Amino acid sequence: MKHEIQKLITDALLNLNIEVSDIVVEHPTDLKMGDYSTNVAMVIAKSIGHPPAGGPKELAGKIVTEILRLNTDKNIEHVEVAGAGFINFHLSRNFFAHSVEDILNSGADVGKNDSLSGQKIMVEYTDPNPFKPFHIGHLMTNAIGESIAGILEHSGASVSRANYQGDVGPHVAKAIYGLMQDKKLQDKMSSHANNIKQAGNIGKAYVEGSEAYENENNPLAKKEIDEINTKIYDKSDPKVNEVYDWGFKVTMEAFEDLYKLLGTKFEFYFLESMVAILGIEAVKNNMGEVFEESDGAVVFKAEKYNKEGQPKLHTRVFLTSKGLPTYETKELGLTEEKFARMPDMNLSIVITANEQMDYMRVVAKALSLIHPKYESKMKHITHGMMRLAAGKMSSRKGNVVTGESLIRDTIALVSEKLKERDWDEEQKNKVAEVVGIAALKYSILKQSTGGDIAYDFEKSISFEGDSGPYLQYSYARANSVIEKSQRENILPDPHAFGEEIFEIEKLLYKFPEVVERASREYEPHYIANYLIEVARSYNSFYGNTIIVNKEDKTSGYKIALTYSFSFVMKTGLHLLGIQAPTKM
RNA sequence: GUCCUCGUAGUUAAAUGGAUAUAACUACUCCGUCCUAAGGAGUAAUUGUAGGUUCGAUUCCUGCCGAGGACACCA
Repeated sequence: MKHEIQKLITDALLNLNIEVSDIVVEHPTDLKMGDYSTNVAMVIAKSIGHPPAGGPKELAGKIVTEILRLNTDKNIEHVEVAGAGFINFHLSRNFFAHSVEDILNSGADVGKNDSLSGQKIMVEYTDPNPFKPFHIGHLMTNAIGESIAGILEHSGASVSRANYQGDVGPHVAKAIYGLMQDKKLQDKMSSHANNIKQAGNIGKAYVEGSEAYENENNPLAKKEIDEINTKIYDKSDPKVNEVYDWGFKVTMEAFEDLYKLLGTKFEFYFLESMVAILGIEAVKNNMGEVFEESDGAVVFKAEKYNKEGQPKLHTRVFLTSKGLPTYETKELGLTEEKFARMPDMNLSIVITANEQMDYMRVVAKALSLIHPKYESKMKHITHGMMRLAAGKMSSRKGNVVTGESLIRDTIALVSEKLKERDWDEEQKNKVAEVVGIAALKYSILKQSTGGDIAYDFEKSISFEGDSGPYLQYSYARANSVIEKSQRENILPDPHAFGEEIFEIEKLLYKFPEVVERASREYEPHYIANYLIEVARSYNSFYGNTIIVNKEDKTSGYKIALTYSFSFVMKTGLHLLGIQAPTKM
């Protein structure tokens, strides 16, 4: 439709002997102003000079007259001049009925676009480290990554989900040191307690190990941890190997349990130990060209490549004076490995917290010097930190709030709300999980990815207004309307419309554009904001209309609208990585 | 100190350079209801600061103030 309007404007301008290269057609801010709008009159009024052409408003009037003369499109009902010189287009009853019919026909495919068809994209996200807790940051990265992956798929891309994890290094040594202080370790290792609980203990051991390492009164601990660290690399100590193998398995399996709950399935798992060697090779092969020695270490002096108007780069160490690879070098190796695994990849996306922005820029610069063809194929997306508003959560258990505990506590609160339902336990548990995850994910995805998120535990589970459960609730409600229509035997009918055009219709047809924009900008919050608007509109429609009503000739159309809404909501929620239960 | 990311109602957030800056939470008023009240209909309140570019700036540019982050052998 946008295209047709653009053409109509171009033709009208041509008849008036005005040439404009780029005509902007957009949706007005307010639905009352119409469905499409253009600012051409304001743009060209300046370039052709005010007198004798008159002001933008006068010019807009002339253009509208010409448009009306040319228009044969039945979808355009009304065209008018408004405000400072905007030209607003109102679409017809017919157009909206058609769009409802289209949505009914597309079902779960609603909102798809082909802007990325044929593209192979790898998205790396979550990245929790074995032996360390799954913290809130991982939860954020996971929610954002999963959503972006889904949105890109809905735009036609073939997406691979990847996870990158630090399986070696000082953090592992600290955890193993902490574990080895535990006299009951042997029993724990042979027990079959659930992974998440075991992983929790390993996380605590890591914290203890870190504290011991920092503790100046305990110099022995530091020495011992450093020794364990080398033993992890050379696998010389059977005891360390045993604890390592056990801890690695337990924490990785616990992560899998969480991914299952969160709805993520990774195709690629990259481990630091695997990619480190590749990174070291890349550094050694580019000595003199890209890297140089400095104070015994190997560094990349990125400031040499600073350009006016671009973010400033700085020097970073790639190999320590002991010859060990730093994180930068591993990142280098990781990217090489990704392209080796998928040689025809068009884009490699990495999602991390924004504290890694500056150094990722340096690494990206080094990479694009080594492989110029990678330069346009790497994309780093960053997100802010999650700040917990109230301290209530942490006091509950007397320890740090991890991503895992946040998930569990949220689900527990949803369970409270579901207590009164006369469902069986299994159904209650399933719905509590899905709703709890929705509350968390939505509060992460409703805002643009750049900034920090203030997570208010109490608010997120109040489920009112701007929340994930509100969206799910609207869906469940529509579902129950559909069930009633089936009981009463009224079929959805996109042709049985009356005169009134409902607000919900003016929103539903925009879904594909929203998906396309979210995909282009890698911003899930456009979907979240759109869904809230649609849900609010449907709830208002629901509140003010009796949808299933045998007395009403247009009931079939209202039911068709309900189906359309439910398709859009279900698919939209899916793009946020949120499931839509039919009852709640 | 240098650089990066930010700064919008009391709070949390929206707004491809456009129209009267939009929602939610909170507070207050109303709707016991039918298809799920985890709902609906209302009322009140906002662009850190000083300039600049523009027909038009929350958006772009510069200075200042404020928050967080990164800056050499951690990840």
